[in-house]
Amino acid sequence: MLRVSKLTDYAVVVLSRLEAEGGVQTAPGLASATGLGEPTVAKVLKMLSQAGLVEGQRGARGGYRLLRPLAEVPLSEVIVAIDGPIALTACVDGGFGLCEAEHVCPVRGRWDPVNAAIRDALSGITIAQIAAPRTLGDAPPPAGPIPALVAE
Amino acid sequence: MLRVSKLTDYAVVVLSRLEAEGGVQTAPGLASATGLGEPTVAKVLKMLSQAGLVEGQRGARGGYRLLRPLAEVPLSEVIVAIDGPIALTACVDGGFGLCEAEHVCPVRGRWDPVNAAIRDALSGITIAQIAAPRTLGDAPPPAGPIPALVAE
DNA sequence: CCAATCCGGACCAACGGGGTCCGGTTTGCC
DNA sequence: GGCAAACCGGACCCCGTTGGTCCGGATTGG
Repeated sequence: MLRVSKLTDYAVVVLSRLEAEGGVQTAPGLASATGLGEPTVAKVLKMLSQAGLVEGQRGARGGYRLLRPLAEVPLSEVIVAIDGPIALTACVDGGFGLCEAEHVCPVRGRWDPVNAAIRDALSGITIAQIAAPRTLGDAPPPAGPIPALVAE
Repeated sequence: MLRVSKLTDYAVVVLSRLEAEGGVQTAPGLASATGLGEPTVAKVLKMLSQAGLVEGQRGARGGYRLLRPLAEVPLSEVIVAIDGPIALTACVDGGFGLCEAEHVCPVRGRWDPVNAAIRDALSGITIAQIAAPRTLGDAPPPAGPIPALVAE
């Protein structure tokens, strides 16, 4: 696999929509605009909020707004926000005393350059590059979930 | 997460051991040498065999042997062999008619450059770089499983 | 004061990975 | 010629994580 979680995919969609529309938008509004489930969108927004990518405004007439233009947000940041730190294996970079047999493990610490390479690759791509350049308001009646299905 | 499966990690360990020792080695032998479960090692070897990375020799005195030196095997190949094709999301590159709402999906086909970037990064690293340069025969009595545990 | 909205957490079902096992086939050795 | 060692291919089951939902509480505008 080596795949990111669906939530990350959703996050990109939501962020894209957030920038396309601009201003403050409510979670239910974004949900119906993207065709995703309302609680799911809320969850994604909450995570993005904690990561400092969006800001939530409470109370009536509240909603979420972008804190940075998507062109300044690297993909790696979104992945970290949703999926947690990027580390291909359980043995993360500086982790000691974690692996039960680290003194035996022949690949001890050897995954570090790999992780770094992935991080670099992901840092060089912004959400703006992934999000559709078109305003995506021209799409047919948005109904049904967005990206599902497995490709085996 | 964005992590590779444990099996992939095991594969690297097994391959490393395979090259360190050289020649033909049995699955049980590799299992006890690496400290991994015997059936698990067998499974990994089978997959690597199908991928053309190792060759299995049947019958008594059989075993597995490397088909290429690890310095010529990119990490991406092992990942593909174990985890399947590298595609961060379900919407793979040329896939059409897979996503239920691909005409609505605003990120349609936009993950392609991301996947390509990951593939590039992974193709530039060989197993030899990950596998320990030391012969790893000098390690203390190899007992217990190798790389487990989560890092949250 | 009320309604809309975010916030934080708990909760539950479904999918996939990890690990095991079994029968069959091939091949070297006694 | 038969036996044992080893690979091959598949089926199988258990556990963890992901994904999705829901609820009570806090906050703010009308």
